[in-house]
Amino acid sequence: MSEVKLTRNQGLVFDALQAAEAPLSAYTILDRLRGEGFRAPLQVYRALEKLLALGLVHRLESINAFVACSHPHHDHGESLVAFAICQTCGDVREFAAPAAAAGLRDWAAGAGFKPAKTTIELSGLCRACSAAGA
Amino acid sequence: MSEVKLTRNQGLVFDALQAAEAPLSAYTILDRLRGEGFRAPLQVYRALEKLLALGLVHRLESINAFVACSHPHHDHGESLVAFAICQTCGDVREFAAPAAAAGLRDWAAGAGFKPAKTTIELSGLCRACSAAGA
DNA sequence: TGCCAGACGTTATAGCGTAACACAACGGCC
DNA sequence: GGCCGTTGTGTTACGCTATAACGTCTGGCA
Ligand SMILES: [Zn+2]
Ligand SMILES: [Zn+2]
Ligand SMILES: [Zn+2]
Ligand SMILES: [Zn+2]
Repeated sequence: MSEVKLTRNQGLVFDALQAAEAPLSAYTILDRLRGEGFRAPLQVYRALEKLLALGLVHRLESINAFVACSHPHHDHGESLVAFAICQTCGDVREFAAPAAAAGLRDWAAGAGFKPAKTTIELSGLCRACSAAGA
Repeated sequence: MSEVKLTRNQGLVFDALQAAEAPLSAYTILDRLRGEGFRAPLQVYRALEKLLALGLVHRLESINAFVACSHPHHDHGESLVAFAICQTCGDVREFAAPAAAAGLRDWAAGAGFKPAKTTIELSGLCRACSAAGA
């Protein structure tokens, strides 16, 4: 088992991300935790660094924000994870993308490229906003 | 045909990106064009905005940098483009990812998500650096 | 000629992320 | 318990990334 004990700061940042319904920027997290004694961005970034390493949190490169992992229990090992980000409501859905992962792995094998980290992010409209936006 | 006439600033920024062997940040572009009269970030960002809209330039979200398109003639219409970024030498390869595109399109169709823009970026080691790094 | 959309120049400001330093807390080990 | 390396913390300061807001200028077209 991988029962990791988080420190106070790490736990606070993680809780903030889990409580949020949308991704949060590091500075938004900072503001939400000022009541808990947070004063500087580094406190947030250091906690995020650990949470990212543990796989409990993901970074959304295209919007410079962070989300709690939707399914932190099972490692998303070699089946890459992807994100669908709604440009209207900000909602994010995390999903596995095995077909995409396979295609990219094939290309990498042919090109001799050794991937260390893969980013797949879709920006667009979620079903609800797509219906509402008519 | 889509022979677009670029303005002076747009042309200078595009030339700077084409001349570079690696992606450039907006501020690096600014520094390289100071001799041409560039003084403020906005001059670069405005030119980039247009070049991105024209599809002549791509933005690499994971490293906040920009590259000239490798094959600007044929639109990469519905076959998504992906990037392999070497963490050691900074080299970037742009490639089409039809299998990944299909997989993501399938998921989006099932989830009711309408993608507007898709980001696929692999960070890792290129063949040369992988061999050298032993 | 008059108009207008788009590009341009400038200043200022907002947002994202890290360097550097010193100190405290934890845990293994003897 | 006392030692010591590792990890986390708090704070200040700084650098990089991106946009807001304003006014001006140009080029194309009725
Ligand atoms: Zn996850
Ligand atoms: Zn939505
Ligand atoms: Zn391209
Ligand atoms: Zn390389």
